[in-house]
Amino acid sequence: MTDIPALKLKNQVCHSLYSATNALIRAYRPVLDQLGLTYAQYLVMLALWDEDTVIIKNLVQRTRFDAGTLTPILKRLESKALVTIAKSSGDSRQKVIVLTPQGKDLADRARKTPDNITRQIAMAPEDAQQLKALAEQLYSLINNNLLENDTE
Amino acid sequence: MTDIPALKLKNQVCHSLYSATNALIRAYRPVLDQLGLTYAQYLVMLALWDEDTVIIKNLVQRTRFDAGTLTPILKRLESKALVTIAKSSGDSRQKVIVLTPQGKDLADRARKTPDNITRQIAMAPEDAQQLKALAEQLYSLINNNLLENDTE
DNA sequence: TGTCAATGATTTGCGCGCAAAATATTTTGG
DNA sequence: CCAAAATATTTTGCGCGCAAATCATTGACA
Repeated sequence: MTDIPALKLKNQVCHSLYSATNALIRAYRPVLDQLGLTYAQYLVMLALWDEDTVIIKNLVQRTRFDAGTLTPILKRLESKALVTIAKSSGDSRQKVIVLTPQGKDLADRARKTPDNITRQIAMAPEDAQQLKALAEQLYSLINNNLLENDTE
Repeated sequence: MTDIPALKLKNQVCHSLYSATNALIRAYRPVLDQLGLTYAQYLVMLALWDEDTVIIKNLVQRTRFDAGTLTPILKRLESKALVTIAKSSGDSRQKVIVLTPQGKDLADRARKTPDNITRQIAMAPEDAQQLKALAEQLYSLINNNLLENDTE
C-alpha cells in the first residue's frame, strides 16, 4: 500500500525492541509467579537486594521507574510483607524503604531465576551481552539528547 | 547486601532492555502527539499502511500484539475515523479492518516520523541495525523455545 | 445432520507507565 | 523570619499488555 520504506513496520527498530521486551516479560511471568512477584516488582526487589534502607528517589534512579509507578508497586510489596515503608526521621518528605526478613529471604528463592531464564532462552552469552550494551547505549543517548533539547 | 552477582540489577539484560524500550516510547510520545496517536496505535497504523483490508488475526501476527490488546486499540482508531471495522461477509466470526481516507492521509503526515526520531537519538545506524537484529533474535528464541516446551 | 471441537474476536480484571496536577515539607533569598 | 521556589512523594486519568473466561460462528466427523 504505502511504499515509503521508512514507514514499513519491518524496518522499525522500535517494533523489534518492543516485541522482544514484551516477549521477555512474558517469559519471566511463570517463573516469577512462583515467587509471587510481577516483573516490575521483581526489578524493584533486585534493586533492594543490592541495597535497601533507601528513599524512593534512590529507587527511582536505580530502577529507572517513574515515581508515580513506583508508589503503588511499593505498596503492593508492603502488602506482601516484603518491605516496610516509613517516613524519614530527618527529612519527612522522604520515605525509607526497608526489606523485611521475608523480603531478604526471598533472595534465596530468587537466586536461580536469572540462570533459569537464560537456559530457557539459550541466547549466546556474547549476543546477550551485546544486546545489553546496545540497549544501555540507546537509553543513554535518549536521556542525554532529550536533556540537551530541554535546556537549550 | 545480597552478593549474588546473578541477582545484581546492573547485570540484568532484561533491565537494560526494559528501560531502553520505555525510554524510546517516551521519545516517540511528543512526535506522535502531533499525529494524535499513541505508540501502540502508531504501530498498528504502520501495519495497516503496509497492508489494510485485513482481519484482526492478521494484525495480531504482524504487530505481535495480543488480540485482547488489539480490540480496544482498533476501537480507538475507529473513533478517530482512521479505520472502519466491519464483519466479514464470508466468515462472520472475522472482522475486516480498512483504512479510511483520513487513515491513508495520515501516512503522509507520518512520513517524517522515523527520520525525526532517528535524528533526535543519533545512534550510529550500524548500532541501530545490530540492536534490531539482536532484538529479533531474542524474540524468535523466546517464541521457538517456549513453543517446544509446550508441545513436549 | 447433530454434536462437539476449533476458531476469531471480545470482555474482564489487574498491574503497570507516565504526564500532569496535587500535597506536604524543606530550602532559599531577601 | 517569611514568602517563594525547590524537592519528595502521591494522586488522577488514560491507555496499554495479557491471562483467562466468554461468546459467536464455523468446521469436522460419526
